[in-house]
Amino acid sequence: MNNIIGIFENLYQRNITILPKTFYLQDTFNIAEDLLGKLIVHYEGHNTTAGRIVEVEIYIGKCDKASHAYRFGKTKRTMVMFERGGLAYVFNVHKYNQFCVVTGEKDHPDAILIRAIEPVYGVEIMKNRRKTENLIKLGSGPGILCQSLNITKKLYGIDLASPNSELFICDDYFIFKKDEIIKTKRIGINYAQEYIHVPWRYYLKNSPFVSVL
DNA sequence: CGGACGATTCTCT
DNA sequence: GAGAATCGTCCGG
Repeated sequence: MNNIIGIFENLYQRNITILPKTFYLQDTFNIAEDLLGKLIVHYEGHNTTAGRIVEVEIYIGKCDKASHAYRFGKTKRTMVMFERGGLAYVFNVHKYNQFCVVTGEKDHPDAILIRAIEPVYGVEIMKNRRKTENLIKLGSGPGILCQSLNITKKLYGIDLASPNSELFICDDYFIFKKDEIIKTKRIGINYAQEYIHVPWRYYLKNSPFVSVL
């Protein structure tokens, strides 16, 4: 194997399957459930890091008053959400980066925010980046996980389904039961009126790595 | 070009 | 659990 996926598979010593482009064109709520337990990999040679997704939030472009696509329309920042699913939306809030997976067909600007990961690979590198030994503090928050995985705006628009992308999402056959998915209201969107209380935050029950309990 | 503010985090209490 | 830090975006002049 000569591509980045193959190189990572050797490093990781476990079989993986990259999520294909078609995965990101399904219904956004289904994608959100299926992203839980999957692995985000940032390939950077000796600084490669990876984490398991344990918490996500859904943002529906057409109607959702919390969604950047709904609030601002197509701007330089939000543009990528209007492309086809499978691309990375990296943006800034306060001084921190956050990372979303774009879903749906072109001009269907849904996105799924990755809110928490469990550190899985390159943990020492993550500790150095975050300047802490505490594993919980390597993944429990959308800005925090971007620091750990070194996700910056250089990765804006990158194709998460390409076997040669330095940022991709894959399946490593992590097993959990559907009834371990908890659905609650989203965090930090108190301006979103009737969408404040919709249960569009999904996380894995009993995971110590989620951002807020 | 300036003002307002946020898909947050950290550091106290 | 409250308050400050702090800066990129967006929008109105």
